[in-house]
Amino acid sequence: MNDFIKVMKALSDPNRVKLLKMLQHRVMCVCEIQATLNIAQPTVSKHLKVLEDAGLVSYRKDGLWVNYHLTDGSNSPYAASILGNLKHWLEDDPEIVQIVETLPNIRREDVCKK
Amino acid sequence: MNDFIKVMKALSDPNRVKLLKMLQHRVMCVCEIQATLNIAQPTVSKHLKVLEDAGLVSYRKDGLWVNYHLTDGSNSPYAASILGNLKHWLEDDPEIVQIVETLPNIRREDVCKK
DNA sequence: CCCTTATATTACTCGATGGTAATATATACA
DNA sequence: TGTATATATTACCATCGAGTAATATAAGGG
Repeated sequence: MNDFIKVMKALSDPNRVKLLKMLQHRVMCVCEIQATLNIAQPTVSKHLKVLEDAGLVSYRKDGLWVNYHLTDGSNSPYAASILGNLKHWLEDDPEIVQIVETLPNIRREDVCKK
Repeated sequence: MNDFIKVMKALSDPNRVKLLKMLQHRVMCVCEIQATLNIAQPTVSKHLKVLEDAGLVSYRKDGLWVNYHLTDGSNSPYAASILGNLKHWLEDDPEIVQIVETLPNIRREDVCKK
């Protein structure tokens, strides 16, 4: 039950859903996500932790950068099912469409470096 | 996006998930649900409203009683998908198993009438 | 070693949410 | 019309969760 609730709670926030839809297209580091969602960096880190605890995302360190990606869902059947459905869901949502359009312009060389 | 979030939020509470699993087995009135979940009657009504807003349950009035049932999900593709998955999910969860076992003993003639 | 940069953690605020008791509404029946 | 019962609504409290600024940690380059 707890694993199920974790996944549903993770999907109950619009910014986290947007984040998952973004990661469908490519691996992203924290500051790229921050630039896309227009929220503070600690907020992004917290969202990523929630998604990771739910088994929806994972990461790989690369020097200073931490690259986040979707999991294959092998840790949780709920996560696996939702990630599969999410590929089709919300594809026509205006906010998602707009975010996906801006994704090619978000590059870490530009948006990072404070 | 908003419809999606509503469904996920509705599924983020253990009592609401239990309620859906109960309704998989049969139609129930409010006081039967209250007796099964051991929470106050207004709390049950609030949970039912959240589930109804998400397109997951509906009801039919029958005299004093209001009988709640699962929808066919035709209002929301997210609700439809989740209700389909929920039939298989959590079937072995200890809390769910215990609730399902007690369901035959919960009859409105016994548990209602204050 | 120091400096810089990317990310995580901490401490905090504010609005949302689950819970309740009290009350209102709706319906059946005498 | 008056009473009883099932449910919904309201008002309120306590906790949770999303947001932030400030600070700590990690890692690369001089």
